[in-house]
Amino acid sequence: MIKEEIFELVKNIIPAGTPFDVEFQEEGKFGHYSTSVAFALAKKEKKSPEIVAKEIIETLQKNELFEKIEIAAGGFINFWVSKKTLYEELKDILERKNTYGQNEKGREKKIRIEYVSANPTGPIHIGNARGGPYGESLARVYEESGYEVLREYLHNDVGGQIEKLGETLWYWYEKKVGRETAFPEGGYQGEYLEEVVTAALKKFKNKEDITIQTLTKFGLDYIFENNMNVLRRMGILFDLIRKESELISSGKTQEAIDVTKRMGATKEHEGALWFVPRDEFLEDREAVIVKSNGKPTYFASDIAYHKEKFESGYDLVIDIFGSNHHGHVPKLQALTKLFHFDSDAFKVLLYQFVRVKRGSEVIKMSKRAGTYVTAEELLDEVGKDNMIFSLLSSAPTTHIDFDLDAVKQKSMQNPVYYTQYAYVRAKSIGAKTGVFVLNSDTNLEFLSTDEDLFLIRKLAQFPDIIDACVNDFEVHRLTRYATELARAFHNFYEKERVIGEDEKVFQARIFLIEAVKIVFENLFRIIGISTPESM
RNA sequence: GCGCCCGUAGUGAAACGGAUAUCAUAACUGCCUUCGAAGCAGUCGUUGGGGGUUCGAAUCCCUCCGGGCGCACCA
Repeated sequence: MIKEEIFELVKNIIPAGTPFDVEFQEEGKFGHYSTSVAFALAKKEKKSPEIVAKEIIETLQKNELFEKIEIAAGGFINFWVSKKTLYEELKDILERKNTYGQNEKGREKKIRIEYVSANPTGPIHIGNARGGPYGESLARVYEESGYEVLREYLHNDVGGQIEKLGETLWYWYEKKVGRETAFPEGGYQGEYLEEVVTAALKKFKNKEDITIQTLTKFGLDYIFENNMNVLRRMGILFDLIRKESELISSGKTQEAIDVTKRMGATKEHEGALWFVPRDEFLEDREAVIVKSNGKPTYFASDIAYHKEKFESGYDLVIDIFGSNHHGHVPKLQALTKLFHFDSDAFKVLLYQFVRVKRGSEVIKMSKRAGTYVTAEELLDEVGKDNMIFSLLSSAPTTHIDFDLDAVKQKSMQNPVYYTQYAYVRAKSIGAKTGVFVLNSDTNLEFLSTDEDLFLIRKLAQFPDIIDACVNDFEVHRLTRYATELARAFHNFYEKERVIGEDEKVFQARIFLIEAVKIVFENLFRIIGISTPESM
């Protein structure tokens, strides 16, 4: 982590608590890395940025990490790292192979991440499919940083929506056996549930076994299994599936209600029990936890679930939800106080829904109306790599519009192909040259052209990208970096050769190619896309 | 009405208060007798409007305009 080394060096010679960053410089004209720390410091110390920058440089200049350090534009400090540093980093890649990029920052630390937790009454649709790759990549990035990660999913298998599901399934069943029946009010439209009933009829040999209860149970399991299959196709597997029904049957929901009451965070109003966090919390954070009919609401189980999360001894708890749940967030945050959990160690990350258009017409994602495009359809249409890469290319806060009509034709324009093609090219060279082993005769100094050196610089950025993702949860850096690395390699490929070069250069370049393959493989694994042999 | 999020080249996006706002794609012009042209080189083109904060604003604040979402004894 060259960036981090520089960061630490600077940090040690400036007053503690000064916020600053070291930036990778793509073009190199402002150095390989740079920092604007002198500006911030100048303000504090009431000196000119240039003088502050000079003071910093004087201490750093001796370090053999650098080839050159300069001050520019009145206070920016630009660092050029030495070739030796780059060759060392390249060796590190070749030695560490599939562990290159990993760090130990999360050693002995545990985090749990809840993501997807899809509506159990129908297929995962493209609107919330974004949470899958997002959560999964985040989980992987944490693993790369040495954390022990628990991937979890809440299955909302009780409540009014399940009753509606049952009623709708029953409607289709009656229809299939020729009984006169009306579509239930508030039932789920669309053909999907009819398919579920068809599957149920195949399974139940005896008609007497079919009741609204058995049908509901069958439907829930069937839909859940299908959703898990789709997630598996996207490379997503959970360690823990928490069922709301289990929270209730085990008494945990009731226990959570009791504790909340005892903590004085409830009030009775018109026969119902309300969650009323005290202190600075606003009124709109109030919510019913026990209805006047005595039944707990979903939120009661959510209190139980989060109580469990907070008391499980984990260092960090992350929830990833679609932005339509944002009203829920303050209530959950209020729970950290209730259960004495460090509120900084609980993060709720929201992503905006993906909108789908057909031409200029926006398709509303409604399970109730049956108008949605499923994640599975999109997977079939554009393929896993394309879909994941697209969904991970933008910050979770951006509102993505997918144009269904354009998606297929456009799939070939996806940068994922640009990226994978670079990998295939590298792989193709490697296949021709065979494998070489790094030894004392290897002289990497023959990697000396601008293209050689930039490629190494770019490869060396990889661990810093991983680290940055962990710090701010912005995993879309990964796809960004992938296209940048691909670009660096395509450029190299165009201008330089491996096979046919002078023996010494040839030898050194083989190792460079090998390093490119290693970094792409590690990167693709974290993003969740394949490493194709050919395209 | 109140609250949360978003407006960046034709299109999709990046930029944690920093330097000449990047990247991909589209369009146009070139480049296949040497490791794969799904590539490379070049051209074209961008911060919704208006105020403010400061050495410096796409980024922070105010306001207007446009879009998404949420404001249940649903989950």
